[in-house]
Amino acid sequence: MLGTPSRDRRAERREATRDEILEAAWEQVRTEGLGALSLRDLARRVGMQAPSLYSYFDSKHAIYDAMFAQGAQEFLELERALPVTGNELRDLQSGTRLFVTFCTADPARYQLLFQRTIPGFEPSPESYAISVEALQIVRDRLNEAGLTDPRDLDLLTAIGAGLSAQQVSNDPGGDRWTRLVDEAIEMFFEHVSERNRKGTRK
Amino acid sequence: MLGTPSRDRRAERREATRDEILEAAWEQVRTEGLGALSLRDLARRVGMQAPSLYSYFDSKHAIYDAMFAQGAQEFLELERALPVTGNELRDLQSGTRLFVTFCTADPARYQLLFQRTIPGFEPSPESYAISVEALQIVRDRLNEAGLTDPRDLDLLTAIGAGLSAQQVSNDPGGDRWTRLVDEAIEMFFEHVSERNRKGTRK
DNA sequence: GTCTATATTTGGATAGAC
DNA sequence: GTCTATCCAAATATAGAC
Repeated sequence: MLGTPSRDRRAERREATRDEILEAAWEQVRTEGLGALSLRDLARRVGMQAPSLYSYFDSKHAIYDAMFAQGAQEFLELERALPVTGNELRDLQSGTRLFVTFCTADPARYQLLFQRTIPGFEPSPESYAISVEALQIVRDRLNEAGLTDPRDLDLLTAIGAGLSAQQVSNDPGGDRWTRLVDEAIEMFFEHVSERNRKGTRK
Repeated sequence: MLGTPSRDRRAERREATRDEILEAAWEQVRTEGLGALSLRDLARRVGMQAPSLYSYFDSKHAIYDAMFAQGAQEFLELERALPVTGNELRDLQSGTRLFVTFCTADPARYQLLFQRTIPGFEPSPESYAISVEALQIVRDRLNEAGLTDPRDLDLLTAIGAGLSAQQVSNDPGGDRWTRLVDEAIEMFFEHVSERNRKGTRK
């Protein structure tokens, strides 16, 4: 009898083409805007006719979903690779810098992952789980710094989200808000430290 | 000779119809999403055929622009009406609460005014000027509190934007982030106060 | 797996009668 | 100012040949 091949060359090629399509989709949304993804243009970019895309994705939303998963995966891996020094303030700063840099480096990706802007689209549970896992890393890091109140995490993410949002919307390509990361996190850190020292919370 | 009427009833009616169209447009974007505004549907909502809208607006973008102006005007008037107590911290808190409440009360409006999400649309200079004027009020208020560094304004707006963004994206209709406004502003206020007391800035 | 052809819907916008 | 009729372009998606 014939054995099962250890590599499925067909599946590999299929996966490669999927990636190629997704890469072209990223190019398109970066230049035209996230909401301006069109299957015609996308197909042309990869040298196909539009219907051929349906061999790889069930729908346009499925493409958005795969992009969401890719973006979340990128962020998750960046989070995992972030070196930790043990200096709690410095680590919070570098973590937030990572987040803000990630957001501002690709506004379309930021929009897809962190804003709800495409009518009718929401990520599949599997794709969403990746971003949840990335947030869990931040939560763990915060816990290790002694900040276990869920509200601290919410405040921290709000700071990161706000700096990113302002940077992307009002000074794209600049550093008017990104340069405030270290100060903002110092502000946050001293605030929660002081509160924990007093042992009270309003 | 006939005198010029003191009221132009035709112009008044026209303005009323314009407002009616805009109100229907707001309804549509609130339910379908900001990017899902369609002239056909919009016309049907006001009992017209689509081409008739062109008697009132030159294009779809012109409708978005008028909506932008309306939203900015609403916010400007809310800012102007905000009572000021003289207690700097309390005033900053109520101002930020105003902003976050405004944003979360109508996510589509928030998206139109404060995010860049519609491909190809940007507000006209006249419409944009209204939002600039609103920001100027915040700047003045900050200056009166002794915070004259432009970076302080940027940090403050980032906090407001971040709380709003997180609230809208991750807990729509809830208060998981809006309830953090007072604490966040206290954090901000103590941070800048402390810095000014020391008289240094990194 | 990719194509052509096409269905179907929808979009914004214009022309011209009334 | 509003309508009908229409244009033109684009959209997603499907059917079926090769």
